[in-house]
Amino acid sequence: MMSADPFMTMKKIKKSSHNEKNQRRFSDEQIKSLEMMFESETRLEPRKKVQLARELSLQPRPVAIWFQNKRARWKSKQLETEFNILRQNYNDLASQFESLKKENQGLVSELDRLNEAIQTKQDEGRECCGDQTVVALSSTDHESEKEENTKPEPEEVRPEMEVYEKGHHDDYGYNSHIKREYFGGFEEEADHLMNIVEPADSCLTSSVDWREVFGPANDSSMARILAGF
Amino acid sequence: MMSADPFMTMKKIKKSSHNEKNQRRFSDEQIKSLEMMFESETRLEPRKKVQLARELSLQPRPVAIWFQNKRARWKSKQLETEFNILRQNYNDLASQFESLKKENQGLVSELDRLNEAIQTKQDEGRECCGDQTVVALSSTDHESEKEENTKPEPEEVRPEMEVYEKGHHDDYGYNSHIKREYFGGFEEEADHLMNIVEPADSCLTSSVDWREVFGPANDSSMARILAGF
DNA sequence: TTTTAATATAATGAG
DNA sequence: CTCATTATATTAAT
Repeated sequence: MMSADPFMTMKKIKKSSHNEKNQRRFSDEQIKSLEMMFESETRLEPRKKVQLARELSLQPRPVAIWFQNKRARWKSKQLETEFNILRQNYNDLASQFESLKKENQGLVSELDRLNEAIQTKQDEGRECCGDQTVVALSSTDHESEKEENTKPEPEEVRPEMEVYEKGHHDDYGYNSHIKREYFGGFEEEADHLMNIVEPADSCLTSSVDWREVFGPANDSSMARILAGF
Repeated sequence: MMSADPFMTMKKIKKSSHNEKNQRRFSDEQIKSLEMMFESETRLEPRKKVQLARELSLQPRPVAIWFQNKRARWKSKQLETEFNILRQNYNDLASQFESLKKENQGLVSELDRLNEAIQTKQDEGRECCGDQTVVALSSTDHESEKEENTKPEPEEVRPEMEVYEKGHHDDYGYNSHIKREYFGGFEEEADHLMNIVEPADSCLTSSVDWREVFGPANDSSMARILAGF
């Protein structure tokens, strides 16, 4: 990743004092030991700190600083990881939501069909058998029999004939929400995401237009995350 | 945020060379101007860079570096923002998913009821009107009449009597997924999230146990994010 | 009062 | 330029 002594090989050595006092980069072996130690313990006891420093021919101070910075770095990485996991979960859920919605539509169709058929049968039944009620699906039928299935939804179970017509489903805003999914799209999805928080105005109070930084088709981490990579 | 000259007020001034050569902190006014400029343009043209540097009595180089670092900082902040937005979207979607699932159950109940009623009517009908088919809900009826509603789901629309029974719904794994939602919970949610990526083993290859760093109930940014703050 | 963790920031070098 | 890294300074907490 980096050479052990890159300073002397550079052409412009502005301040040699840096090389004498400040070792700007740790050697590969030093990094390796530090990483190993970090894996076992993200925070060093003063005990092990001085010991590790001696082993690596470093002052305890740079070792401590390295651990501090390492923790900060690791935290940022975790955030990215969490984001990706969450995005994956969102996509999975959105996919299942779509399936469920389609299944729901199928159920509605089936219900319409049955209601229609029953209506027809009722008409036929009058011709055949007089005014005998063909099927008992009035509202009283619901409340008396199977209330335990749908008790928390008073507006969901409306036992009249037209309860589950198609127009009913968007009352919850399903369709509008499913549009903002994070399916492995690219810049468009990021757009949707940001438009939620920035309602199309150019308020830049510490909230600068992100497109200027992440410009489309660059490899910034944020763009990669949103794009699904 | 910081005083313009904090160095001389400190008791321990180890290296006065810092104060002479290295101006370790920009003054408040310099920061203010830089922030203002950053809000209008996240990247400086070389033209404006030298101009701004002259106004602030700085070399162009530190100004350029400040913008670079500022962009990096802003990007990290954006990641946090994106994460929160995504988490909110996930919760919204999960909530709607729950509603839709309940609605689905209501539809299933309704269908069961209708089917039952129709079955009863069929039996009654035989006594009343002989072997005349009461309602036409055979599979042939579906394909011939209303196929446009449910064409992409061959397994969804199964016109037999037992298609939409309760056992059918978990075939898609809805219930298992809805458990991992990010409703404004606390450490528990973070646990769920992490358990997806770390399948309970203690593999630490650059993936140290995050709890050692973020520990439960501390205020690290990741913990805050996951907790919904 | 001293030390340290966390954080923000300045600066450097590699790609 | 971006990105990762080293280092310093400040603040809060012990």
